[in-house]
Amino acid sequence: MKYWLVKSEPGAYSWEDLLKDGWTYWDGVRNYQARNNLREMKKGDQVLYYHSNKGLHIVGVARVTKEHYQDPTTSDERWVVVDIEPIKPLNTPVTLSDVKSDARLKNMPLIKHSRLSVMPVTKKEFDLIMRMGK
DNA sequence: GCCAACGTTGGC
DNA sequence: GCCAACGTTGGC
Repeated sequence: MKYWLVKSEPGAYSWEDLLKDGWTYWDGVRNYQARNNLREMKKGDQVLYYHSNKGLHIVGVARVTKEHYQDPTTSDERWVVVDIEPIKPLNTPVTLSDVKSDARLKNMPLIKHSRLSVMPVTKKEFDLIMRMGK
């Protein structure tokens, strides 16, 4: 199983929106690197859910329920989506400054490559964030 | 609201 | 194929 992190502006689509909907397709990715990461996602992979712009924290964990397929919001064949559903919220959201101030998380693209919206997370990073969010 | 970082576009 | 101009993202 692999681990990922996706970013969403809560004003556009928040963790609460995902809880309310029960699932969603992750659309709107228009960046090749992020798209390639979507293509790598397998059913059952776990996904950290990060609020950008407002919040600046990881608020919950989701799961991939359907692997990549054509983005239904465009006819452009270059872009894909995956389906995700919420698993559970973090009791304590892990903030960007928490991530920045922990040396074990300093290689996360969240910090090093701040504009990437879909990124891989190592098991170590994932486990640590889960512990921090307990 | 500003601006740095970065990706994309288009002229040459 | 280079690079300047431009648009977008996202933290501050």
